[in-house]
Amino acid sequence: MHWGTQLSEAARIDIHNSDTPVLCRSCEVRHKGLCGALDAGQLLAMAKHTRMTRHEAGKLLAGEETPIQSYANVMRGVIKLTKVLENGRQQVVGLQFAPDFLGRMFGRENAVTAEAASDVELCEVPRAAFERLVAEYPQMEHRLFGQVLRELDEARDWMVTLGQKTAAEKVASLLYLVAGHIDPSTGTETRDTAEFDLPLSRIDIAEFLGLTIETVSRQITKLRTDGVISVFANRHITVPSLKRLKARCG
Amino acid sequence: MHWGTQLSEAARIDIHNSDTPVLCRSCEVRHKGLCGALDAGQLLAMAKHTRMTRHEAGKLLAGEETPIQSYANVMRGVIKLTKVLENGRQQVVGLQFAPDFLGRMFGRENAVTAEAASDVELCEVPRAAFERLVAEYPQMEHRLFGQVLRELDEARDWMVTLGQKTAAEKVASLLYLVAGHIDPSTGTETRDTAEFDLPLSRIDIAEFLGLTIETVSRQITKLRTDGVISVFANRHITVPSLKRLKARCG
DNA sequence: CGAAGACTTGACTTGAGTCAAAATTAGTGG
DNA sequence: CCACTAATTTTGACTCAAGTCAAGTCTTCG
Repeated sequence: MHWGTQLSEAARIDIHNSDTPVLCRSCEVRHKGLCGALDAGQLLAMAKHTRMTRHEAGKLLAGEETPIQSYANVMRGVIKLTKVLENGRQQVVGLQFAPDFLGRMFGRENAVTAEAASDVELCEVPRAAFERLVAEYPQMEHRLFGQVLRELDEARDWMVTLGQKTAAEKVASLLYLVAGHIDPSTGTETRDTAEFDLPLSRIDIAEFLGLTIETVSRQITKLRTDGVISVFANRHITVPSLKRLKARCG
Repeated sequence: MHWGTQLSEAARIDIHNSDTPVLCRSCEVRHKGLCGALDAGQLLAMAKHTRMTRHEAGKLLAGEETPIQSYANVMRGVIKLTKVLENGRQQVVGLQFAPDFLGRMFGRENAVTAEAASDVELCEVPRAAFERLVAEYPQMEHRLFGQVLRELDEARDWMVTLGQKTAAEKVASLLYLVAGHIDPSTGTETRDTAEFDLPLSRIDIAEFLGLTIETVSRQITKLRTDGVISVFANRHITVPSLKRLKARCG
């Protein structure tokens, strides 16, 4: 599906001001995230409103108490999206890695809480400004649509994991997921080894997998004693063979 | 840019416009589904390519073997979206009721299998024609975006159910979900009672909830003996108090 | 009616949860 | 840099919810 080729006003401005915004020039995710859909003019319009922010692990970014004030591109780190049940039980319903886009369009009541799982760096855009930009540039909505479709696929994949897999398979699946998104060498196809710091505590993992921390710990120990992974200082993981890890995913 | 559930300006005008395609004039879901976003001209362009089809329960509508040839509006009945794990374990990842729209835009490899859970009636549009229409009318993409966003919310709600709830709560949650979508009197807020035929077999329910059919059966029996529901001929369910059923959802 | 399939029920097993330490790791101030 | 504390993670013993296996019933439909 293509998007029209007609010259927008922004594109015309772009002819006179072909410079990529300074802020964006050094942006590592510029070509992969939402911004990859924009031409220089649109990028400029967007960059007028963006600001880089840093948040440390555990910082609440959006919740029922803190309605979304802005949208953001994840530049570095991992964001954890959670939902809570009345009695306090909590479920992680999504993880967002760079260069994912953070923020529910057309704000619904339907609340997910967004929290920094690790230290994160965001490229934030105020809500109103962003919605104006989306209304103006159909490519942006198209790109957002694409990301939401991807999130839906991921949510459904995770439903299979939650519904059908054993504790051992769940833990392996999570490690495989994280390995695929965190490892500097992008793509699990290219390399068969991985090494990374888990951005999630055992509690986070348990809440993502619908398990208890004790069960998660036991399964990690099992993967370790079986030689599928090595663990240093609880958080640092080495995977000698991603293929072997994948085989544990059920 | 907001979206409401209320009729769009275009749709309201359309009611008085005799150009509304004949096929659509009697359509019960026209104002609620995707078509509600279209004006008479767009509806006409769309109607040129649509055809109503009927499928009986169990019919495979799209799968890995049968790539999607068309998109469709669900007019009547329930569609079941499933994913399979290599070893045959299966998970229902979504249910679609009228007037949901069926079909994954921008076809991905990522396969979900769509199957008629009950006898269904669809308003189908060939893939190519539909994609041309979407490219031409941004409102359609916008509306589709809205539906996918809703599906994402539902998927995440279901992740909470799969990950955190007990078998008893899961079964109650499913019955509550179906009651809300099937009952002719739309909306669970208006009435407190419900009566409907379950469009899902015990196997379907088990696969949706990540349980076995035996466990599902035991929990239904429990709800029955506790007076929360009545069951006739396995499939016909009466709920004297939706409030009481909801209280069982955890 | 009779057979096939769908659903329920019962007895038993097991995977994951619970409760309770112990061990490791991270954080703090001297 | 090191002790000391607090937090996180691991380990162990025991329990229980849900799964498994095996009959039974009910329902549907030819």
